[in-house]
Amino acid sequence: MPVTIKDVARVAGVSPSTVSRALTTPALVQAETRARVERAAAELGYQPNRAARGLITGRTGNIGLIVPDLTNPFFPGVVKGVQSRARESDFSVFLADTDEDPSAEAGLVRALSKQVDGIVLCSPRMTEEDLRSVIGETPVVMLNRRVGQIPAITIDNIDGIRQAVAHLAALGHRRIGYVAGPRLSWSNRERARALRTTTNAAGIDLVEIGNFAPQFAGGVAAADLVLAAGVTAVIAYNDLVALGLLNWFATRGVKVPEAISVMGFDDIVLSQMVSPSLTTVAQPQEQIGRAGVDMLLQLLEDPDRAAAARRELPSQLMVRHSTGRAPSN
Amino acid sequence: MPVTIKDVARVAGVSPSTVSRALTTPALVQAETRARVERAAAELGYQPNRAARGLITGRTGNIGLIVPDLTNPFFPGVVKGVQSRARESDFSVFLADTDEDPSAEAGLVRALSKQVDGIVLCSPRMTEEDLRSVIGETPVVMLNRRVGQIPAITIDNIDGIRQAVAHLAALGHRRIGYVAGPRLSWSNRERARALRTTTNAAGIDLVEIGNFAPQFAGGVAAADLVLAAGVTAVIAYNDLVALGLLNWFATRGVKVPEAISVMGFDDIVLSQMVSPSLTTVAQPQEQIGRAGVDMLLQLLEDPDRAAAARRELPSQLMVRHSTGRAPSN
DNA sequence: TTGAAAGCGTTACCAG
DNA sequence: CTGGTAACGCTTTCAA
Repeated sequence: MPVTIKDVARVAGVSPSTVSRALTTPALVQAETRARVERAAAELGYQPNRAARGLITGRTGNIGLIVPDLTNPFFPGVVKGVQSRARESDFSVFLADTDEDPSAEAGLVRALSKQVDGIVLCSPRMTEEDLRSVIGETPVVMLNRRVGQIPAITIDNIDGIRQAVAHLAALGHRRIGYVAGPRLSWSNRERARALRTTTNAAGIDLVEIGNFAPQFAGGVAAADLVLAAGVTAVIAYNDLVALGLLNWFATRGVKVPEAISVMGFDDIVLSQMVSPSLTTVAQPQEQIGRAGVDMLLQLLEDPDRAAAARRELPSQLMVRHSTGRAPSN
Repeated sequence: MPVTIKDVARVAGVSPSTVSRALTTPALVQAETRARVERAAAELGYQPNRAARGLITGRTGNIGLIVPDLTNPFFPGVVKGVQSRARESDFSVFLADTDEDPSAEAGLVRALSKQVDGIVLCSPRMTEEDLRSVIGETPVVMLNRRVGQIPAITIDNIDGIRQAVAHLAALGHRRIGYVAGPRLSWSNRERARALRTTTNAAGIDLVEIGNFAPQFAGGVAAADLVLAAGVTAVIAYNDLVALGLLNWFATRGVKVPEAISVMGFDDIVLSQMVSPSLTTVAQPQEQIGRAGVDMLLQLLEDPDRAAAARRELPSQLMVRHSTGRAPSN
C-alpha cells in the first residue's frame, strides 16, 4: 500500500536505480532527470523505507539512548539534548530506561545494538568488564563516566567541587559533610575524591556520609546523620539528595542556611523552584546530550580517529539561597 | 560480520527456513530439531535482524512516543510507563520531544510513522484537522485528549476537579481562582469546564486567570494576578504552575495556606518535595503510559474491534500541606 | 516436518 | 549518466 521507489520510478519514467541516486546522490544524475524524479516523489508523497535501506547500507539512521532513571530530572535534560541533536542529523532515537538496575544495562545495549548505528550510554553503572564486552560489539559513547580510552563526555567534576569548596570556605565553614551517592557511580567517586583533596588543601574537615540512593528519599534518609555529624555545611551527591535534606531539615525545624548550608550538584530546574533555592554546581544537561551525539556521529564517520575522543565540559557554581549567608560559628 | 540466520542454519545443520520456523513458530518444527537450532542460536549469540524481518512481515516491533516537553516531570512518568509496557511485549520505543511546538507534532508523526507499527501521542496540541489527517496513515493512541472516536487514554478530569472543589468547599472557601493552562490543551479545557459547573453548583465564585504556559514560569507570571483577584484559594492548571505560584508567594511573603490555599494537578514527584507540600489531583502517570501501549497493541492486533476503544483512568485527590487549614474569612 | 525459492524495498555494482 | 541485476537478512509460500 505505501508508495515505494518503484512507484516513483514508474511515474518519473526512469529506473528505480535512478530514483535512488537522484534522491541520495543528486550529483550523479542529470539536472532534468533529477527534477522529474523529485516531482514524482513529492507528488506521490514518497518516503524511503529506512529498514530496507539499512538492510543494504548497514546504517539504520537510529541511535540508542540508555538512561538510569528518567524520573531524576537530570536525565530528561540530557535526553532532550540527544534528541534535538540527533534530529538535526536526521537520526531517530531509541530510548531505554534501566530503572537504576545495572544488570539490565548490558542486556539493553545488546538488544538495541541490532537496531541502531550506535549507542549513547548515560551514566552507566555496569562493571568495566561488561562495559568492555559491550563496546566491542557496537559504537558507544558514554556520558558521565570515564573508563580507559572509551569515548566519553564528562563534566569537570574536580573544578566543580573546587568552586563549591571555595564558596563554602569563603563563608567561613571549617567542617563540611558530603552525602555520597551510589557506590558504583563514577561521578560520585570523582566528586568524593576531589572533595578530599580540596578540603585537605584548604584545611577543612570533611565528613563523608553514605552511600545513599541518588534520589529525594536518599537525602531524607541522610538528613539526621548530617545533623549528627556536627558540620556547618553539607554538599550532597546531587540536587535530588540535597532537596531531600532540605525537606527533612524543614520538618525538623532546622533553618537553612542559618543553621546549616546545603549544596547540591547538577542544577536541575527544581533547584530554583524550592525555597530556599538551592546553591548547586551546574552541569549543562542538554549540552552533554548534544556533545554525546556529536561524538557518536564522528565515531560512525571515522571509527579510528574518533575512537580516542574524550571531551570534558565545564561545570559552573550557581550560588543561591541555601548557602546564602555565613554561619555565626 | 554479525551472525545471521544462515550461520545458525549451518551450525545446526538445517536450512534457514527451519531456523526461522524454530524461532518464531516452534510448534511447526520437531522437538529435536528445534533444540538443535536453539542451541546453535544461543551458542552464536544470534539476534534476528528486526529490520529484515520487518521488511517482509510489515511489522517493525517499534512504537513511537511523542511528548510535548520532557522537562515537565509529568511526562517522564508517562514515558517510563510506555517504555516498560513496550518492553514486556518486546517492542522498542522511539521517543520524540516537540518542545511544546504544536506545528512540529504532525511532522514528527509522519517522520516516525514509517519506522513504527504505531504511535502513542501524548497530550497532543495539534489541530483536530492535523490529527485526523495523521491518524489516517498510522495507528495512533492519544493520551490526555479526546477527539471523536480516536483511540485515547484519558483520566477523569471532571471527577478530579469535583474532588478538588469539594475539598476547598469543606475548608470554607467561597471564592476560588483557576490559573488556566495552554489554550490548546484539551485537559485545560476539560478542567476549566468542570470547574465552572462544579463551583456553580456549590455556590462558589470562580475567577479564571490566564492562559499561562504549563510551566513554573507560568505560575510565577500568574501569581500577582491571583493575589489581585481576591480569592482565598487557587487551583492551578498543573503542579508546575502551582509551584510557580508557591514560589512567588513565598518571595512576596504571602503565607500558604494561611493567607491562600494552593492546589495543583498531576501529582508530579516534586509536589511532595517542596514545603509546604502541594495538595494536588493525582494522575497515574506510568499507568497512563502503560494503558496507552496496551491499547495500541490491541489496535495492532485487531484494528476494527479496538478502533472504538477509549479508556478513562481515575484521578485521586492528594491532600497535603498547601491547603492544610481553613482560612479565617 | 523440512528445504528451495521467491520476494519485501532499497542500494551497489557493473555494463552500456 | 542511466539501466539491469544482485544482494542485504528474513519469512513465507510451495513442494517434497
